[in-house]
Amino acid sequence: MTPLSYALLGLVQMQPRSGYALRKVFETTPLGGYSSSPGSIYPALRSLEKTGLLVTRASSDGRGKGHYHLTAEGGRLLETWLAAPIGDLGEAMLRFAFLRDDDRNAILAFLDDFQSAAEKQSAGLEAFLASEDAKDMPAKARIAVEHGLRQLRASADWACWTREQYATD
Amino acid sequence: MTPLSYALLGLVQMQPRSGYALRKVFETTPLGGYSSSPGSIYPALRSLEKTGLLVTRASSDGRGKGHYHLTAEGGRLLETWLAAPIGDLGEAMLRFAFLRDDDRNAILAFLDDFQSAAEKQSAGLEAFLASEDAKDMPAKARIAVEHGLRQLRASADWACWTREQYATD
DNA sequence: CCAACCATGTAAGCTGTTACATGATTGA
DNA sequence: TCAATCATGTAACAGCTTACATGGTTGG
Repeated sequence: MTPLSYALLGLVQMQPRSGYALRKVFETTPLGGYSSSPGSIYPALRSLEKTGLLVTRASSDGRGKGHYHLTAEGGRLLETWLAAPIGDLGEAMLRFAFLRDDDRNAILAFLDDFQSAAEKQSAGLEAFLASEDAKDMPAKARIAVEHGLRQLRASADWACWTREQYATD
Repeated sequence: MTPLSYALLGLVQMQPRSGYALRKVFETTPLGGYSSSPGSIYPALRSLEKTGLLVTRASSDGRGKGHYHLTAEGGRLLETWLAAPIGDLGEAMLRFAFLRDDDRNAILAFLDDFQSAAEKQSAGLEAFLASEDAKDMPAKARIAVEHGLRQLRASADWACWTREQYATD
């Protein structure tokens, strides 16, 4: 289960689609960072089908292979993934995009988790910059780490800002 | 030539080291994002040696295989890479860390390039958010894109801030 | 003497990239 | 009819991850 696989499951859950339609999503949205070209998407779809997480059903217009639908098992796997604790922030953002809109609690919990993960990582970088290891690094290397810090702070800020949007009931 | 290969060339140029010492750098600094474990580093070093970009010379203490040194060709390749136009921002940050400290012009040029690349990508995301494609995306997907925007703005801000540091003569 | 660390590797397996191949259908 | 787009794939290759394997040295 790669991030690409989860992205495919999430997209199919939102709306059953053909392989081609899924490819189009990757080509026309920032989700494109997770893939490119048929060489990764089609094999991934086949493997999801083989493992019983997706099925194809003939589409109304009868064109091509049909539309992919989530199986019960695929749905469960997706739920599990969506509810998992946050590790990598990039993967977490992908999950956020697929979180159910109606489940306010899950969204708020995610945002809290995300913010604290970002802050913890920030603290890690700050600790590193203050450590011995960082002392004998060239100046630019430290400034590069500063860039990482700013990215993490931007992530934390985003979570805070987004939480406010959702908290207003 | 993967990012990892360039990271290795850059580290060796800063200071000749053994394979083990290089691994340690990845383990103890944020550079760790480019690798992990011997399974990627040692094969990469061998391939750099085989292609004549690195050589091993016996180290003073005579332990292990010796220290890796940059060859003339390796040095040229590294220079070329450092001077290349900016594409991926992550790769660019890696390059920044290895830019020569004495070459102020190169640093300022890099920062200008970096900032405009980040701004161009921001503009791309903003255009996407304003496009038709974005209209029928779920709210959370758009908010996830907003996160990407904030990251890019943080990158542009970093470049601007850093440039000021270097501009003061 | 035993644990920890120095130091270097190999092998299986999975993913992704690139590039090519194929054929149907639609619109100008 | 011809180009574009729909629609689906395959094959070669490179790279990374995980896990295992091997020995030497140092400190408590």
